Amino acid sequence: MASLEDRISKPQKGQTAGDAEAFNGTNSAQPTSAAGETGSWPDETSAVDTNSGPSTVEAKAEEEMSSLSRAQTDGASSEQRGTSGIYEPSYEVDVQLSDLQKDSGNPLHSIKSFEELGLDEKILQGIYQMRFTKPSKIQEKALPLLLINPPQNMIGQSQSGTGKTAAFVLNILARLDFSDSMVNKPQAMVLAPSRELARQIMGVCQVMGQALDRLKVEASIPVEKAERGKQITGQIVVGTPGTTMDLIRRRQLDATNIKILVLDEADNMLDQQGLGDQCIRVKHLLPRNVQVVLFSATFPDNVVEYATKFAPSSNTITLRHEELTVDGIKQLYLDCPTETDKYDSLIRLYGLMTIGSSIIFVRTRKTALEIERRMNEEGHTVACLTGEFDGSQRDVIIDSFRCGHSKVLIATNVLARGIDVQTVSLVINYDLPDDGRGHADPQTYLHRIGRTGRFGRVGVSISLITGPQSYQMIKEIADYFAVEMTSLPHDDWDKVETIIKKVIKSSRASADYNKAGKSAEINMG
DNA sequence: AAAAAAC
Repeated sequence: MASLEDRISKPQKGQTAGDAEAFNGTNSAQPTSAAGETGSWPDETSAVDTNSGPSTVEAKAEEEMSSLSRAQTDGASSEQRGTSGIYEPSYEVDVQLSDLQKDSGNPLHSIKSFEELGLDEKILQGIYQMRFTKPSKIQEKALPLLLINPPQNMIGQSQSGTGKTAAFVLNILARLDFSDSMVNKPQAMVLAPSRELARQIMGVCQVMGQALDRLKVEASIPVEKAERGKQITGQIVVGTPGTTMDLIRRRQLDATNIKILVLDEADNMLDQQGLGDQCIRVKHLLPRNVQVVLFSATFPDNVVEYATKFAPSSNTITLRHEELTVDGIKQLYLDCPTETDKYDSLIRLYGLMTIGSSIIFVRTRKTALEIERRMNEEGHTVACLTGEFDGSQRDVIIDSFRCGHSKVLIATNVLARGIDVQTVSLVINYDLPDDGRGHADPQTYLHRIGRTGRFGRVGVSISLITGPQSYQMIKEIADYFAVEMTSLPHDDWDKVETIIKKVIKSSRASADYNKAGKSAEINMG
């Protein structure tokens, strides 16, 4: 925890405005590889071999590459870089007002600057501290609706890395009461699906609220026995549902003054077996008129109705699912003949590339441990994070990964959502996320690959598949998001190198005009 | 299957 406080107190320069979801100040830029920047990649024209009788795999790859390039070009013309520094594709959000809001006669307006919101000067300072200059699209639409009085519920959807966290944190900060009688009372509650995400959100609250000298942000996540029993007095409580519920029941957390409840990754919170029940129970322990705010990048059809019940009469901001994928993340897959070839391919991929940081997602804790052991035995330094470790271990592992001390992390879905480590330039799906019934889980896939390519940085995701079922799954995902997937051959590593190189090169165009531009970190080893 | 639980 000491290192957590330490980092929060020393935000560093050079953050993009989009760092809203960042655990700020943790991610010092890694040294940019000279090789990468000076074009160590072989020249595109010579690298792409088109006249040596391409195999069907090659032909397919070529075909996919060219459509990928087209998409890239088309995208570039419509993309815009606002002064916010957030790299946002042009997309349309659909804003649906509650009847409540429509009846109020307030015209829907979207703000063009944070200054228009009439926020306290100290909160504006927090915004500047985050290096925001201009609101992102979700912030521009959501903030005026969040800040309306009397408060109204909201269901908000936006792509990963577009500043959802900052939006709900601003609303919280704007509504806190620091008067003597209220200063020690919890007033806002944020719930997240993992310990790691809760800690990250805490960090954002601290950075954005650092000019508010009476602000206290507290965690409600499992702590060691010796630490238990303490009364919660922070105005903002950020935690996971189980512990939060316990704290309320034990009267260590006085919920009677809570006026805002935020569920981050709300679809996951409400959908998941067990989690959903906990969230409902927590909500029932809060005052009736609490402002309920649900945010996520995904709201699959089956949870929309549920979400609407949880946050009745909400103003909603939604996206079509074709608009959910981030152009900056290049999506590749590698078809392996057998399950055991997946491991060999993984090692080959790491032999091929040196990377900033990367996350390898697997299906089970057991696989995570196995791959960690094997890779470490073979001299690759990797770490592993799953829910089976205790809290303090998990804190050490994630903090080490955040600061770049460890660069390769093997994880289960515990880290699929929300985690923002900006140096992550590669995500590997060692196993594709599934729905437990043999089908793909497109939402989890999207959240996983969203751990890279944040804020316009270069990001690559590679999914390892084997057999017809996983081929079907990758197809389901591609169809769901209407996105191109580039196939990599399993038996021609020169070709793999060529394709990855070309993909990164096409990404670099967008990276070049990203102000931060520090993440073109994928180079051939 | 994983996650979330100081029960």
